[in-house]
Amino acid sequence: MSAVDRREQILVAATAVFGAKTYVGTTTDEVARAAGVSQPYVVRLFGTKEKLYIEVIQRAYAHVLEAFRTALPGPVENRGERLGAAYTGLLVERGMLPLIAGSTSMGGEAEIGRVARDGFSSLWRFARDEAGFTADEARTFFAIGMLINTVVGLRLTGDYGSEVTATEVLDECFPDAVEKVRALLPRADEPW
Amino acid sequence: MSAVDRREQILVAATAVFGAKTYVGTTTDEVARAAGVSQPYVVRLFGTKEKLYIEVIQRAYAHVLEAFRTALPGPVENRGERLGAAYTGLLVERGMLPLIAGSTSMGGEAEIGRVARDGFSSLWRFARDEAGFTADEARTFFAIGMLINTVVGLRLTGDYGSEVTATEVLDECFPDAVEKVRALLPRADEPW
DNA sequence: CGAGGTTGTTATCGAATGATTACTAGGTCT
DNA sequence: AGACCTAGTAATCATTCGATAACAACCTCG
Repeated sequence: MSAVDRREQILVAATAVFGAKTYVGTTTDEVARAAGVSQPYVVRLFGTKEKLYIEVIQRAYAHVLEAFRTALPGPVENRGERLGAAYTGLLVERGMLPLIAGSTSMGGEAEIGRVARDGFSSLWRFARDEAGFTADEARTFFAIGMLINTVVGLRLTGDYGSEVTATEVLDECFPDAVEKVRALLPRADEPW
Repeated sequence: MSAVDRREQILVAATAVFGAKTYVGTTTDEVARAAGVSQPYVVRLFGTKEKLYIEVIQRAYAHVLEAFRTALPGPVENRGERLGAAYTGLLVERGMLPLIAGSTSMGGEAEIGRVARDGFSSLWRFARDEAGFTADEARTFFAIGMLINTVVGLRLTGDYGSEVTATEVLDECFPDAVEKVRALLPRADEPW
């Protein structure tokens, strides 16, 4: 397989694993195994685990931006709904949302933090400059997005139906897409 | 010093360090050093690093709940503002907010995930059952809170004034408390 | 005093894990 | 054919780090 294809394949696998187990909780060996390749090879292709993670979150933020740009055209009235649906639509790529959620608590790491801030900033700039949100509208839009990230990060989906809070929160966050979301998210107890 | 005092002292130190460097990024040795004690001693007092972290986040969520309960009495009109101010007021305890932010991406860990979900759930139950929020109001309230967590987790405060997005987001999240927040939050490049 | 409990330390172990090295198989170009 | 590049692996190293063991100082109580 060509190196570029292999890189993409590893990035996809790494998104799933990093998304499920966070940066520190993930070993390069798990990523390698998920990609069907040897551990030294992922290290050689990406240099270090940190560089791999950086590429993974850069790619993730780029995908979010792309999904937003695709969903933007249309009436202004339901602009927010369209972009929101685009965001949850990213759940089809395994690990994408948990990964982004996890990246928002990495501000303390020098390199990774900078990349995560850049990624978030690119989304905010899109909302303000391209989508035409006011600062207040952007705040509300991103606030809901971050609540969704929290729901995903906490794996509240596993308690849906059996625990009152989780059920309420999920119903509030995904008024008509709860089942879709639940199907796509990793459960708390999901083994990797 | 008595063991209970020492425990509390270590919990305070651990809150700061875990908050600044996340769970995986923190070593028990750093916690010990921050508390002015030897590394094996913190391990012996708490059993494992995981148990230490669990106590730290349980304590953190308990403090949030306590702050909310204290701020609750008063007119219903500005209930949200009071609780919001109580939340940002927790910044005086170093690491508190970044710690909570970080805990929301630990749902994938078996034990820790359960504790984090319980903590979040206790806050949501407070909002619904004690503060009398509707589900919609609770969603909005928590959404803003999670955006604040994100801002804190990403360490956007360090870019305030020099980067457009960070400036806008912070102004939106803390309309009249930006300076207070900036003074209390760890910068991205803060060494530990 | 001396036994025992509490608070703490130094030294060290063992496992996990990111990274490196050295090697191999297969294709390609001259 | 044979030199060379690309894709890949097995084996291994070196470090980090959580945990453990063994020991020391101090207090207290009979």
